[in-house]
Amino acid sequence: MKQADAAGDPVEGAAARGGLGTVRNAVQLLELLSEGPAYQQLTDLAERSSFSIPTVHRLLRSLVLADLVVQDPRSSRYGLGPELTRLSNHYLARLPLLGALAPYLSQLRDQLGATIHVQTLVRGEVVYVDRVDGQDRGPYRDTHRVHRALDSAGGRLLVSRGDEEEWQRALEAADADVTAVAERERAAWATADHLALAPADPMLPAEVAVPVVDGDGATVAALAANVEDVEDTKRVELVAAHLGRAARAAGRTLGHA
Amino acid sequence: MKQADAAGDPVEGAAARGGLGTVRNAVQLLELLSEGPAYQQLTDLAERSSFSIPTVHRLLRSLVLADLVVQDPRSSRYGLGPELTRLSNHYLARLPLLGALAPYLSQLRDQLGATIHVQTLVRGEVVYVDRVDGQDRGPYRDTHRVHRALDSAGGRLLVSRGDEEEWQRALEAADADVTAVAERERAAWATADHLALAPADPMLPAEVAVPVVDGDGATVAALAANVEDVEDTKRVELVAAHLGRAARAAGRTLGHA
DNA sequence: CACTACGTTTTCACTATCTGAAAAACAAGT
DNA sequence: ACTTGTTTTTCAGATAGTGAAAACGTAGTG
Repeated sequence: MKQADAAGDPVEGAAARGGLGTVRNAVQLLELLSEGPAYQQLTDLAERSSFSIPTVHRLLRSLVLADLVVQDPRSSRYGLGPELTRLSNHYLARLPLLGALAPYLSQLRDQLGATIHVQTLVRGEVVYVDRVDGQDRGPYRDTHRVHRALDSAGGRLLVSRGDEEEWQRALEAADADVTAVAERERAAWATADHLALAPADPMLPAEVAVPVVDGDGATVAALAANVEDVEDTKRVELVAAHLGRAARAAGRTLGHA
Repeated sequence: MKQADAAGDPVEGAAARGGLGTVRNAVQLLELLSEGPAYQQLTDLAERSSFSIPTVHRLLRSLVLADLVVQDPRSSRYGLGPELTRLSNHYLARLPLLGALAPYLSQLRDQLGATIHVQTLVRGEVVYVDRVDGQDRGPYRDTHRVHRALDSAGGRLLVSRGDEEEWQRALEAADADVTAVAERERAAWATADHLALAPADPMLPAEVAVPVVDGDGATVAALAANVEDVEDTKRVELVAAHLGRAARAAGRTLGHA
C-alpha cells in the first residue's frame, strides 16, 4: 500500500502518480519545505511525508549537494536553497511573457504612479514574476510574494479562467467565506475585463488586475497595479483602462503558441 | 568518511559525487536545461548528459509531472518550468537578507535616481534577487538576469571574497582577457569597499556595487546601482557612499548566523 | 556531571526500482 | 511511399534505493 509500481497497470492508490519514485519523493520534500517555516526538522518532514526517516535524510542530503536545499549548521534543520533562484531566473529570463510586458511596465508605473506587477498561477498559488515599484506609501515591499489564488484580484482572474483542476485546488485552499463568494462569482470573474480587491490583511495594498491573453485566447498572466481605495470607481476604471491597453498590446506580440 | 561509496566502489570513473543517483541525475538535467536555449531536445540532452535516451526521457517526464520542467506540445522539446519560480519565491520571501535590505531600497532609488539591485552568487553565477527600478534611460529592463560572476562589479566583489572553489569556478567561466584582469586584481577587489564596472556589452548599464557583510564577517550579497558613466568618479563615490551606508545598516540587522 | 530525551546520521540485508538495449510509434522532409 | 530524425514504450536483469534498528550527537535537567 505504498508506491503503486510501474509495469502493468497503475493500481489507483492514494497519492501514486506516475514518474520515477525517487524524483517524486524529492519533489514532495521540496513542496513540504515550501509550506511551513523557513527551516524544518528531519523528523517533522518524515512524519508529514510519510517516508521513513532514513529516506528523508538521504533525499535531503542529495538535494543539499545540489544547493536546492540548505542545512542550517547550527540547528541542522533544512530549508529551501539558492539554486532554486538561479534556475528560476534562467526560466524567467527566457519567458516570452516577460519580454512582451517589460516595455510597458515602467511606462505604466509613471502614468499611474503606482507599483505594477505581473502574476502567474502555479499549482494553485499566485506567483509574482515581475514588478516595478512606484512611490506607493510605506516601505511595505513584500516582494516575491506567494499566496493563495483566491486572495488577490489577479489570482481570481487567473483561476476563474483556468481549467477545472486549478479551480478546485484554489477552492480547497481558500477560507470558507472566500469559497462562498468564489462559487457565486466565478462566471462574473471569468468574463470580467478587470477586477479590484482589497486583501483581508489591511497591511497589504489593494490591487486592480487585468488578464493577459495570448494569441490562442488562453489567459497566461495577470497584470496588476496597487490602488489606494477600491471604492474609488473612477480611479479603478482609469487604472484598469491603462493596464488593459498594455495587456492587450503585450498579448498581441505573444502570438500563437 | 562518508561519500566514497561504502557498497563497493570499483569504478571510480568521472563524476561520481555522493547522494542518490536519481536525484543527482535529475538535477543535472535541470542544469543542462538552464544552459542552452529555452527549449532543448531529448537527444541533445541525452548526449550532453551521457545518460541513455530512455533514462533522460523518464527523468524529464518525472520533472514535467512536478512542473519543474515543461514540454512544448508542438516541438515536444523540453524547457525549465514555472514551479521553479514558485519555489524560488518561497525561498526569497523568507530570506533574512531581503527583509534587511528592503527598507532601504526604494529610499536609495529616490536618492540616487537610479535602478538598485541586490545580487547573490550561486554556483559561479550572479543572480539578481531583488530590484527597484529607477527612471534610467531606455526600456532595457533585463530583469531576472543571470550572468557569469566576473562580468559585473557585484560579481567581482562576491567572488573575490568567497572561497577558493567559487573563485576557480568563476575564472574558468570567464573570457580570457577578463581572467587576466581578475588574477591581477583579486586582492584589490577583496578589500575594496566599492567597485564600478561597465559591462563589455554596451547595451547593458554600468553599475557601482558594494558588499553586504553579515555579523560573522561573511559577504552574503552585493548591493548595486546603475550609473551613466564609470569615469565620473565624483558620481561613483557619491553612489558608493549611499549604497555603503545602506549595506552596513542592513548587515547589522543580519546578526550572527 | 551523569542521566534522560530527542534528533540526526550510519549500517546492513532485502527486494523494489531504476537502468540500458532494442524495438515500436510518431513526425517531417525528399 | 521511403527515408531520416525524433520521442516513446517494452522487458528482463542488476543496480540502486528502501526501512528497521542501532549508533552518534547535542541539548536540557536534576
